Amino acid sequence: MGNKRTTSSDVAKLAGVSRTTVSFVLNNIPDSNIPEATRQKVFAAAKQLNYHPNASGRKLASGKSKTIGLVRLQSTEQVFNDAFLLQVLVGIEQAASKWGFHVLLKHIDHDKSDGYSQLITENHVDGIILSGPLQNDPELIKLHEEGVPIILLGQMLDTGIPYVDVNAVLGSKTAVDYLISSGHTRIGMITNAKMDYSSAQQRKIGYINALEKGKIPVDERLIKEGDFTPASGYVAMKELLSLSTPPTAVFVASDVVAIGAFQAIKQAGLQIPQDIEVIGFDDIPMAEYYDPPLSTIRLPAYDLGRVAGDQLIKMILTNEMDAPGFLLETELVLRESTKHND
Amino acid sequence: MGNKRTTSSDVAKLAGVSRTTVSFVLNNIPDSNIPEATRQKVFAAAKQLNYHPNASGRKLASGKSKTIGLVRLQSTEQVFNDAFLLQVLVGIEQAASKWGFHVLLKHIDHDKSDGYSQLITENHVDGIILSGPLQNDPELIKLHEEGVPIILLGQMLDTGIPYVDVNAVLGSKTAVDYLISSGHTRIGMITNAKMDYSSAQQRKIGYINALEKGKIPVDERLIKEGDFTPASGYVAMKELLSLSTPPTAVFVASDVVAIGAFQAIKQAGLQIPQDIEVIGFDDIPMAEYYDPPLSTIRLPAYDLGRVAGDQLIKMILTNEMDAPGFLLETELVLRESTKHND
DNA sequence: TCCCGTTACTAACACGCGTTAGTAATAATA
DNA sequence: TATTATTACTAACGCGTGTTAGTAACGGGA
Repeated sequence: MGNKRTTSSDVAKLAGVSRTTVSFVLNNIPDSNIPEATRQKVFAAAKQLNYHPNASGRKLASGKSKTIGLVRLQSTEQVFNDAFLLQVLVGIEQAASKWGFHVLLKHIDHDKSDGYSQLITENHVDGIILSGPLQNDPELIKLHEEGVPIILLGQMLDTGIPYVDVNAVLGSKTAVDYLISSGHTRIGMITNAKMDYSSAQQRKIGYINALEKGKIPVDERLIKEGDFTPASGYVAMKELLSLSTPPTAVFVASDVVAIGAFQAIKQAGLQIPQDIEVIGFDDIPMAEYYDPPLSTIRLPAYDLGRVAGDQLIKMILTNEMDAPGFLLETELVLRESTKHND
Repeated sequence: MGNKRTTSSDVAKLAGVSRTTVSFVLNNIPDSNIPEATRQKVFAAAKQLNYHPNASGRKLASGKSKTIGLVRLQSTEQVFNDAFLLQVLVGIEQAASKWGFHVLLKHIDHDKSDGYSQLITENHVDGIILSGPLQNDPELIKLHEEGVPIILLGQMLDTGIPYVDVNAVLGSKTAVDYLISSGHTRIGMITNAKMDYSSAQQRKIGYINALEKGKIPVDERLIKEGDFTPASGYVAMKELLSLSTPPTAVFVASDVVAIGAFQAIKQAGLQIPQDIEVIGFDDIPMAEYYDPPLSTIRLPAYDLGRVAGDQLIKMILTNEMDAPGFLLETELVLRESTKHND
C-alpha cells in the first residue's frame, strides 16, 4: 500500500546493474555495448516491478514533452456546431499516437488574454496545431519567429507559417463544373460565410473559375452571402428565387447553410433536383439524410488532422516539413439533389 | 538567440533573492512572511525576464501533473457520428481551465492492448474521465482500487466507480408523459440501440414507467429496436405502421434514429404531427431543422462534461466527491413534431 | 612483454522546480 | 536586561530521468 512508484533505480538494483545501464537498455540506445544477457536481466527486472518511466522526469531531462497541442480559436457556441473538429481531432490523435506523442486540447475564447503561448513557454507541448479564424495575431507571429513548430489548419500565406488546408478552390470548381456539364448556364452561389473569411473567398474563387472556364459570364446578382446558419441560407435562397430569371442550379458552399436553402426551395413549391439542382460543400454526416440527400463536396476532415499531426511531429523531430504547406483534395459526392448527367 | 529558457534562478539573481523566495512569491505560499517590497522585486524581475515556470520541473517536484485525461473507448467510425463528444469535451476543458488544469485526449480502439493506464502509470495525468461503452474492464477496476481518480461518463453501479450520467429514465418518462397528456393511448417506442446497451435499457424503462403511471398496458409489439442508425429507424417505423392498429405517437429514443422514422412515416403518406406524433431523444444540433422540426429530450452534453471535469478535479485535490454519482436532468424541447397540448 | 583498442559497464552532472529545516536579525514580552 | 516570538529570508534535498565522460577488465597484435 505505502509503496512508492517504482523508479529506474529500483529496476537497476534488482537487475544488479547501474541506473545508466537500465536507461540504455530500456531506451534502446545504439552503440551502448550492452550484451544480450544483461539486457534480459534488465527487462526481467522491469517487468517484475511493473516499471513505467515517469513522464515528468523524462520530459525534464530530455527537454521534450512528446506532446502536441491542438489550439482552437473559437467561441463555445461555434465549437458546438462544428461537425468536423472532432474528426480532425481523431486524425491528429492517431498521427500523434503513431509517434508516441500525446495530444493536449485547448480552446481559446477571443477575449481571453492569456492565450496559447503558455503551452509553449511552460513547455507543456513541443508544438501546436492552430485551428479557427486566423487573424493577424502578433502572438502567433512571435512564436513562429522564435522557431516554435506550428501548423495552421487554414492558410495565412503572407506569414510563411506552415499550413494544412483543404483545396477549397478546386473543390468548389469541381462542384460548379459538374453543374455546367449538366447544361446549366444560370448557376447561383450562396457562400458559407461573410467574405472576410478566407474560406468564403476560396469557395467563391472556385465558383468563378468554373464559370470562366465554361465561358459563362459571372453575374453578381446570383451570388449571395451566407453566414454559417440555415437561416442565412433560407434568406439567400429566397432572394435568388425572386430574381426575374432565377438560377436553375445553386452551389451552396456549406451543407448547413444548404438546410435553409432547401426550406426556401420547398416553400416556393419547387422540387429538388427537377426544378433546381443543389450542390453543397463539406459533406457533414447529416447530408445523406437531407430530403433529398444532398450532393456535396467532401471535406477530408480526418485527413486534415492526420496530415497536420504527421507534419507537426516531423517538424518537431527534424525541424523540417515535407513541403511548406499542404492542400488536401476534396471529393465530389453525388446524391439526389442533382440530376444524373452523362 | 542562443539564450536558454529563463529559470527561476535567473529571476532570483535579478531580484537579489534566493530561488526559494521566488518560488514562495510566485506561488503565493501562505505563511511565508515575504514583505510587499520583496514581492514586488520578484514580480518585476519575473516580468522583465518574461519568466514562465517549466511545467515538467514543476510536475516532477510536486508529483502532480495538473492534467486530466479524457479517454474515449470507441472505434473511429463511432466517434465520427457522435455529435456530443465535442460538447462534452468543451465542458471538461472549461472546468479544467478554471482550475488551471489541462486536458489530454486519448482514443482507445477496443483491440488495442496498451490501454489507458499508461497515462496514469507514467504520470501524464492526475485522473481520468472515461467515456464509451463500458464493459467490465479489469484494467479499470484495478486502477479504481489503487485509488486513481476516475469518473465514468455513464454508469457501472456494481463497481462503485464514481459516475456522471444523464437521467435518461426520467427524461424518457417525461417524453412519454407528454404524449399521454396529449391523449394518446397507443404509444410506440423505437430504442436508440440494442438492449444490451445500458442507455437503451434506461430509456425503455422510462417509457414503461410513464405507461404504467398512465394506466396504459405495455404492448411489446409497440416496442422496436434501433441501432444508432437512421436505417434502423426506418425499418422499425415501417414495422410499427404495418401493425393492425398502429401507434398514434412514437417515442424514438435517438434523434438520429428518428431520421429514418420520419422517412418511413412520410413514405406511408402520413403527416407529422397530424397523423402521428414523434418525440426524439438527444436534441442533436440538427434536430431543429428536421421537417418538421423535432420535439425531443435535450441531453445536457456540455454540463455532463463540466460536472465530470469539476468532480474529477475535486477528487484529485481533496480525494472526495460531492456525491458518489451524478445524474443530470434532461429538458423537454417542444417543436413541431408534436401537437401543442394546452 | 608492452601497448592499445574494444567491451561492459558506472559515477556524476544536469534538467527546473517545490519544500523542509534551519538561521540570522529584529521585535515583543517578562 | 534576558528571554522568547516573529520576521525575513536561504541552503540544501529530492523529484526521476537522460546523458557525458570516464574506468576497469580483457583480448590481441607487435
